[in-house]
Amino acid sequence: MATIRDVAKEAGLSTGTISKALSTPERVSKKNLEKIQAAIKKLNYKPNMLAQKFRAKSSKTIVVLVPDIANQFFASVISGIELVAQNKGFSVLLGDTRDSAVREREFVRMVETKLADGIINLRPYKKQDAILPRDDILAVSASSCEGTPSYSVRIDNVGAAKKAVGHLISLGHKRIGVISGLQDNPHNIDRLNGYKAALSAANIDYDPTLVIAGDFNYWSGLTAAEQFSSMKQRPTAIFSMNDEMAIAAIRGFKDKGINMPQDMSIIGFDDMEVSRYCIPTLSTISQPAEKIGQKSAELLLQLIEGSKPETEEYILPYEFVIRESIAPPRA
Amino acid sequence: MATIRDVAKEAGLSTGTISKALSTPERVSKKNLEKIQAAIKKLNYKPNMLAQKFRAKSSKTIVVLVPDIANQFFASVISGIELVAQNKGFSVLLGDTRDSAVREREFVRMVETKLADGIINLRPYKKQDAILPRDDILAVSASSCEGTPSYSVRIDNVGAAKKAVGHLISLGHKRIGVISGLQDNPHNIDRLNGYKAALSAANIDYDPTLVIAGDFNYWSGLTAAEQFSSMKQRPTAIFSMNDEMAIAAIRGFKDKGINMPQDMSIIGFDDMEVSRYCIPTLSTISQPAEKIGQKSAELLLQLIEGSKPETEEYILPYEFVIRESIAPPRA
DNA sequence: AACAAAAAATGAACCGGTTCATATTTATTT
DNA sequence: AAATAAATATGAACCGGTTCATTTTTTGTT
Repeated sequence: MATIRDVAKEAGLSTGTISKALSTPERVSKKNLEKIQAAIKKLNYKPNMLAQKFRAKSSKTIVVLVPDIANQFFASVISGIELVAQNKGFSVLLGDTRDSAVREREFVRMVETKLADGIINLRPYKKQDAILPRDDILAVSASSCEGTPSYSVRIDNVGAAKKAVGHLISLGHKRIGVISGLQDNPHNIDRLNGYKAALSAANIDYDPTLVIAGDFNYWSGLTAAEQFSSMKQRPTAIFSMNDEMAIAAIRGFKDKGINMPQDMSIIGFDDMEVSRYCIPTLSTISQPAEKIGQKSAELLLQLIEGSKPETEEYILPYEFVIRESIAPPRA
Repeated sequence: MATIRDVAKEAGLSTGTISKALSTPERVSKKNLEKIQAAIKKLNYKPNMLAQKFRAKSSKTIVVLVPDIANQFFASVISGIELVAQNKGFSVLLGDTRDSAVREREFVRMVETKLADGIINLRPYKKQDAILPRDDILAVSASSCEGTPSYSVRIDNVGAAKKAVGHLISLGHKRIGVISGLQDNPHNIDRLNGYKAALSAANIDYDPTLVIAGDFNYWSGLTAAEQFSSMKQRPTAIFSMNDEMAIAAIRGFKDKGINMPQDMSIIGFDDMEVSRYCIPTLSTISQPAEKIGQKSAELLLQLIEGSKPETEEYILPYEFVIRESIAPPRA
């Protein structure tokens, strides 16, 4: 494999000139530039980026910690991150942590050992087992929750949930069920707080039996729907903490002969692509996933460049999308 | 940031000894080992892996090219790859190519410039725009199709399709519809060949009007179901080239009041998780996704280590999973 | 205690880029 | 044509590890 010294010899010039020709060609004489290009071509020279990065003491790489890559929402966030990173000449290393702290630590190690310059964490922050933030590691938390103690980018989960549930209340619903995510998931907590806030604003008492815990996956939404169906006094509307469970619930209610939206209104969260196609089409909270990714990347790159962003917390606008799945309750 | 020389000075030893203490501690005297560990701790020394990799002239990294990371099947394959790579001390760089040749080329460039040692390509090979294989780049094709001209790991797509369709025929079906993937997708072609083979084995003529082209996404399965429903002589069974479209089709047929499996049998491909939960549960071809990933990684690492695997093509066993979605046609 | 053999430690050289103080060439001015 | 200024080119030193031929220390043997 040809090195820069081989090119220098071939072109009859010094290594310094070759280096400059590659980084700032306008500062090399035309005549020599041609010689250099010819030599590069002849030797099929490709600069060794390991050497470059080593010298520069910067890997120009950021790690994105993802709890689960097979997830539409995360994929969109990542897409936004990559867009910005690419523009600034950074590579993106996807760390599929599969919710394992061990794997997470391994990726953090990459920053410690210079293999990466910083981290974007898509896993919501939990106090108990947080490996980040650490003051020796540049990191940004994307799609985080209230009270995340580091640079973070997110939507107002509490407000979004409150808005969605508030809308159901304004339609006349009084008994509103919740399909929540995993017990200790922080998003869950924020969204549940929003739900409670909407109830109390309307002077409706909070009834914990109307909250059924799921796990953000399809199957749990189906079970939840069955449980709601068999209640003696079943709710007239459901707020599901993600679209996947909401869509499963639609299926579950249909199987029980419950008509939507006449007998049951449903609202999801995330605005997955399918939500536009299911029957009835699903009302939901749309998160600006790609924007969240972009903003996170911008923040992290700013940190890497050494400047201090003005704000620690960036809260992006969400959108409440009303589709066919909601209606006033039957009189 | 402390370097190995700082540690050497602190411990009163030479850099060579420190280096050895880190790689082969059993070859360093106990007394010095303790001194070294103390020094490392005191200085909070972390070896610079960029320097290590540069010296070793190997990044110990493999790139996995994925057309779309938000896809269950790919996620499982990747999971298998990571398992093997981790064991051998390799990192995995996920290249989400989003089906763009430009982005693909960029990742290939990482191998050219030593940022990665090899590539696993999850994108099925097409002659027209293939960037791989290239004889200067170590690469393995995972989940490939017949005739992929490089090291490859896959199932027998033709055989699997033939088996599934053959089973439908053995149940008595004669008019069997197909929901295919994108026109020029190579998996598509293999699976369609299997379909044709099953027909001809039973002396049933191939009727191209029974093949409706989808794009592997939910929406296209729904449309296909509508088209099949409105045929004057509609098929009694459907072979869908992935589960996502099959599940959409189930939904589509239900909306048209067609009962499954009595009036319509459906078989999918991939065995997604949801396929166990939809109603009726979906019969499908189960691919050993994780195993495909493992085998691909083993192959690539073998290539990187410099040895030549015996076989170029590894064909792994699939499984035909029979669930509720199929039955004999009505008499 | 003397010597040989084995084990451990040394430190300069190396990997392939980039940098920068210095030298050389080219262009401009008088 | 000479003097000065500007533009280019040079090449040794450097980044932080690892390697290995050589030296030093320890261990074992007689």
